[in-house]
Amino acid sequence: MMVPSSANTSLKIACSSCNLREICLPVDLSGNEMARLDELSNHKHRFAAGDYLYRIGDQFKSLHAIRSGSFKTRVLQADGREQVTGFLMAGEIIGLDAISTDLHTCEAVAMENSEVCELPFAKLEVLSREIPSLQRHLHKIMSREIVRDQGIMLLLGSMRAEERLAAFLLNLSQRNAAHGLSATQLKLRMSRLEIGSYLGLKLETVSRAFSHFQEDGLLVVKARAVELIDLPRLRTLVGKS
Amino acid sequence: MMVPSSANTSLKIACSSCNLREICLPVDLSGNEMARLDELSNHKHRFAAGDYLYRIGDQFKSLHAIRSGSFKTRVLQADGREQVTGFLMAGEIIGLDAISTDLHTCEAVAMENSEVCELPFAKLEVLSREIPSLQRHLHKIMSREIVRDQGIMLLLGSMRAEERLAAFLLNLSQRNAAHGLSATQLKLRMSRLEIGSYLGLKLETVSRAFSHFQEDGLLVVKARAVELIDLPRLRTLVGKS
DNA sequence: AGCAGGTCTTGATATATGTCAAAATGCGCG
DNA sequence: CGCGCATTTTGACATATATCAAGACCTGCT
Repeated sequence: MMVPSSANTSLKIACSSCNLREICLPVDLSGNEMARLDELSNHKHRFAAGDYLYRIGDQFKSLHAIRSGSFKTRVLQADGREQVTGFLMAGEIIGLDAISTDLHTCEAVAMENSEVCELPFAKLEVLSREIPSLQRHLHKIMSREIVRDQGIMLLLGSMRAEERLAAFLLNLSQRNAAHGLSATQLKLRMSRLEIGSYLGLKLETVSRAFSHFQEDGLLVVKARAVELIDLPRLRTLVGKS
Repeated sequence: MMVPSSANTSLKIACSSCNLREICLPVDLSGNEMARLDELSNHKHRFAAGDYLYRIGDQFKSLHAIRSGSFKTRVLQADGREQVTGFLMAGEIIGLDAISTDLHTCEAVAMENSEVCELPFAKLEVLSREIPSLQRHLHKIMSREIVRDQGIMLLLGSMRAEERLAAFLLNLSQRNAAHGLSATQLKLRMSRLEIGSYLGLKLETVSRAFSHFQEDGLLVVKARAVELIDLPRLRTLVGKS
């Protein structure tokens, strides 16, 4: 794994006292089990915007829980084309793809200054054998990722450009709200190019869709600051009508 | 779960004597552990073409291993649009999406007469706590599904029609070969409409791509019988150039 | 074997999105 | 604070794929 020098500051930090506990690993544990969980993740790493958390082909050793900031993941084709496969934020677990072959199959790049907790996977497996609720939770995290991916396939395979953007914005809104942030005031961490890659569109198409939404009074957009004005109509747009 | 009457024939069957063992659950087990695994999957169910293995919203209790035949999985949008998310064949595990919420988020339909082994998930979790290599394998199966989904996102998000079809055919070819079948003689189980849904294309586009490939000497197609003539050139088409 | 219904192919045309280009805007850095 | 570069917006045009439509082809059933 590529860990830039700025990331060498590693701090001991306890899951039991983490304010993301309810989002990240919300398992119901006894005091003793919680103490064992604290042994699991003993290191926190820092990343600056543009730093790689891991690259394609890197050896897999640990999952990572995002403590602050955000990352994008992407896969590459031999001819250089890339596809952004996800935008991850605080409380989310990153690196599940690599369990399959012990090698990372996508790469993860910080989109801003970010911190992650390292979760050594071998330890996590031992612990989840001993703590059924942790085992259950690990399974749910992986399954949730599969469900998320299915949703993106639906989006890429059968939605039109504006439907895709609406779905994307509603998803961001919902995740923002889940963190106690505004459901309507969004600060985009990613460029039009990156949004386009994620949604299978060109950046110009993304930009035009934003402009069109604004003309229609669905939102107000100023570069990366977006205010969602009409959530219900955005929802009908994505076919949940 | 919806189990049609024809499926009520359930047979006791042992993993230890199953000829798909190397594909399905290739874990390295002691004799004692193998005996325990045999307790896991005690029932086999039959399905005819068009039967549902499960529907969206069904309660989740078991994963299923496909013993023979094939299934398609699909997700639906409220307005009726559908997206085929996968074509599964013998040895593959189906139902991983439902672990997340204990409800199925996609539906699975048999594409021909098929048999599945039921794997009660609660038992699987107990067993995988006791048998580390089984735990590891379960994790790998789930991660592999995530990797597969990433590949489809890449396909849907950044490949053109003919590249998508080439990638699809090469994937079928490879899986056929993994089962000891021909890598070049393919008998498609799915219609052009279903292929189109999977690849984010209309059936006419799929049909035209087939015709074009045939004109170019890449393959010979006659309805659902496809013979791949030029595998290397098909590979260059999907951008592995 | 022959018919019927579904599936597949092919053609003509429409359209959503991509491409190319230029101007406007925002933002980090000195 | 303002310069300069990257990002975003907008326009004109190109094109890949969708749509609509007709005919051909399988395949299963009587």
